[in-house]
Amino acid sequence: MFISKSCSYAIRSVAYLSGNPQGKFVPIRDISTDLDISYHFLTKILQMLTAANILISSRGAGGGVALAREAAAISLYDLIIAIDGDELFTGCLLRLQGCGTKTPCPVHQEWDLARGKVNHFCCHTSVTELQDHMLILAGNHTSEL
Amino acid sequence: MFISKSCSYAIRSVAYLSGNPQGKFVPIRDISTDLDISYHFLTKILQMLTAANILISSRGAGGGVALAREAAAISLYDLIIAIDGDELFTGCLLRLQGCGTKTPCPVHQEWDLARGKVNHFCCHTSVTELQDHMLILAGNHTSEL
DNA sequence: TTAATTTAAGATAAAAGAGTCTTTTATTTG
DNA sequence: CAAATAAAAGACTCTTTTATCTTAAATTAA
Repeated sequence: MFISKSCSYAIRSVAYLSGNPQGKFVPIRDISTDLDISYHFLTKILQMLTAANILISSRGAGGGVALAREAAAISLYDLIIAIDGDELFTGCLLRLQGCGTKTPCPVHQEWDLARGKVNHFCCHTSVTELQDHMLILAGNHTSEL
Repeated sequence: MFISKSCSYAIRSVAYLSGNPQGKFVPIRDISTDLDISYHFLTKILQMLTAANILISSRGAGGGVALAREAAAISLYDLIIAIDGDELFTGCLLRLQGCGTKTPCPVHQEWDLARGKVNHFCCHTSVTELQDHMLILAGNHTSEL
């Protein structure tokens, strides 16, 4: 799998939030209910996004989470980095521990080239492209790939 | 992580085998010792490669595993499919269960384009490119990316 | 045929990821 | 201030992946 399940939840949540007026706090409970994601688990994931300054949060009545900036300025790359870290974009394809810039693995250079395409895609795909309505529905269906 | 740890072990093992005369059986014990991978765990992984007709195996004295065909005819793609399955090459980027050809997710089409580069790379990188000596060493070093 | 070798297969355990539950802290409203 | 609301934080459980250990089956050699 390319991204973790947690990361998938984060992406869907942010897409969901982009359907609301910017700056308006939405309770995590609402998101978890509508997207059918465990509330407490989602809370932890969204905390990571808050720590990464992708969301802002507010406690107490009328509180919740909201996008820290406009949806168009939040990329898939930002979300993946915040939840899964940068291994996907910088790590060795073959998971060789000794592989690095000093002692690259046999496919290090060429892999970087191929991965560049993925990298570019993730950087240039913003939350705006992730139509929230579709993402909400998609989570409840069974696979039919 | 792009590939699983098991898959990494499989790739390193096949690269190791490519350094031996083709058709010569090498005991899994030797591979596990030289690559510093748990013997019993590696046995199971290599069984998957045998089941996928990438390796052939022989029990008893003088037995072991060997490449089922020349190294140049075994691609990274073959190995990843055999161990991790095809999710990496066909699954939804966002891990949306409803995403498929019928009801694609918002980024389905474009992701397929970006992934195509990775796909091409994996298909056109054979075990020959994975210099075994380097792979052996790489497993014992600590990360310095 | 007996012993040694080596893959195959099964059970079990440890680690990591995913998910649940409870308590605490902060904020708003009445 | 008191009560309700909602994020933050911690402990705990379940599942999957990774790893270990034991036994069985097959092959070779003496």
